[in-house]
Amino acid sequence: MSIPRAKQAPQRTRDKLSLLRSHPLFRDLPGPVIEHLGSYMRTRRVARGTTIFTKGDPGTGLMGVLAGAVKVSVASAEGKDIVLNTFREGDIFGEIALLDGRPRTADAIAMADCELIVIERRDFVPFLGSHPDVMLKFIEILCSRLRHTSEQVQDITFLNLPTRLAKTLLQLTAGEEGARRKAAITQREISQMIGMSRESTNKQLRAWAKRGWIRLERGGVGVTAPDKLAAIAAEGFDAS
Amino acid sequence: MSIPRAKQAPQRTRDKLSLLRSHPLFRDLPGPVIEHLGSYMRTRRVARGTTIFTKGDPGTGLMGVLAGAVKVSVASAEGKDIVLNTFREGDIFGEIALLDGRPRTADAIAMADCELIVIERRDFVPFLGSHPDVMLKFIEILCSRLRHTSEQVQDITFLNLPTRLAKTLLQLTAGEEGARRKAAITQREISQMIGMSRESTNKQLRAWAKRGWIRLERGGVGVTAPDKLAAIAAEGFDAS
DNA sequence: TTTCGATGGTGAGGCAGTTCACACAGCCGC
DNA sequence: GCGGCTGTGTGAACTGCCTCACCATCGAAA
Repeated sequence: MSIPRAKQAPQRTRDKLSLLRSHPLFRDLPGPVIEHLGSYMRTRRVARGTTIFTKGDPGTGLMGVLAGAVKVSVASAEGKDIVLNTFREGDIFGEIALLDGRPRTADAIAMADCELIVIERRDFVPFLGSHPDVMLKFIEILCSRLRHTSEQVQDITFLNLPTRLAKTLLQLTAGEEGARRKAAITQREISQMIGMSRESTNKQLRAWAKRGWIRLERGGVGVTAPDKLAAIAAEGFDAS
Repeated sequence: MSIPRAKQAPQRTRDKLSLLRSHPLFRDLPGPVIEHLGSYMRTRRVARGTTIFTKGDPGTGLMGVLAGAVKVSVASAEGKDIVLNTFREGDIFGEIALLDGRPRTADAIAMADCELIVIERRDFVPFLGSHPDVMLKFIEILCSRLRHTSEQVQDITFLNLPTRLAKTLLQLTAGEEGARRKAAITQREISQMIGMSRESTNKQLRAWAKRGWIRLERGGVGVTAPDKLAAIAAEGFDAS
């Protein structure tokens, strides 16, 4: 009854060029330009748990997720971790170091077996210089990242554990309906996303599982009563 | 013995065009372009405590600080506030809503009497479209904002009150030396910058004042032993 | 098959920081 | 010079969450 996890390489549901053509960053570009860009890209397969880049690395390039999921996190001196962002199929990450050329400020780790695309900074920056329209798209991405991170600051300072947890579970399972509403993620990773201890997170999850609002499996959570969780996320407390 | 606070309008230490000419965003532009931009700018004087814009407002434009200081903060449902960023003379703020055209996500409030410049979005966006070099500068600004906000997330989740407070005091008074190392700010505002209660913040400040590391005045703090605070900020605990 | 690391589950105890309830000082407007 | 507001100071009580110390189970590797 555990969430299945691909052992072999993930299915390549889309190829390099199709990611480019469908991504908002590039989809308005003329075909030849996309093919030119594609010639600069490499693909990279990584297994779950692999570190893709590390805090302090020179930011060598832009990454895209063809398949799988990636978390960007930082570790404290005492070994605690906090997840700053997560990315899934079709997303792009690592833009910050790409754009400003400074070292990476966080680690990127594969949450599942992944297939990634990589464009090197030395290839991409000249391209960017001659494509102001793509610069504008990057500006939009950066703005949305900033709004997301600010919201994280607010959540951490204003909301308590149940509220943050409910919100995160809903986000993780958004897009799915009914019984299919589940996420493949460990409880430790959930706790790092909400910035709480694993133990506290587990206790809250169990409490909800007992009420039948969620289902717990090894390596996964299924949301069965999204309305209940939404109420907690909105009210700011557990009105049970 | 309190920190002086200008009652009359602040001295205009620099004018509109000099801000443009000295700001990294614009200083590489040719003179005529700067003057053209200047013709679109308005100036606005606001008294300490004035709300410059509010969360939810349509983001009408870009703001610059000619004199004074501005905080950008958000309030929770329960009336708590958290400061996301502060800006002083020579800084630019409000870029996010300017660039993506979406509503403001936070409030901006004058921490002192201020003189601001304002460029309307409708004037600025067309300018931006024809100046890719300025777009690149904005990208750099956005990246540094993102690095700053991520650091705030880390500070809130990893550091305790004394550490965050020491760090913030040093930042607030950076650039000054010796007896001049002081900041005009209320303790409530400090507590909102570090995301702790006013009372807890006050108690820690008093403890340091008793040891002679800082001086407390009405509406201000002076740092007399920056090395001690730096040690706490680095070690993560109060090794006294 | 055995072993071992990763994941999940659980309770007792502790503590950092909050909340609340004040008191008191300066400063401002009138 | 008189209220009232803002800023500061302080202790007592409370509490949400963490830490620690376990144990159980699963899956994969040896």
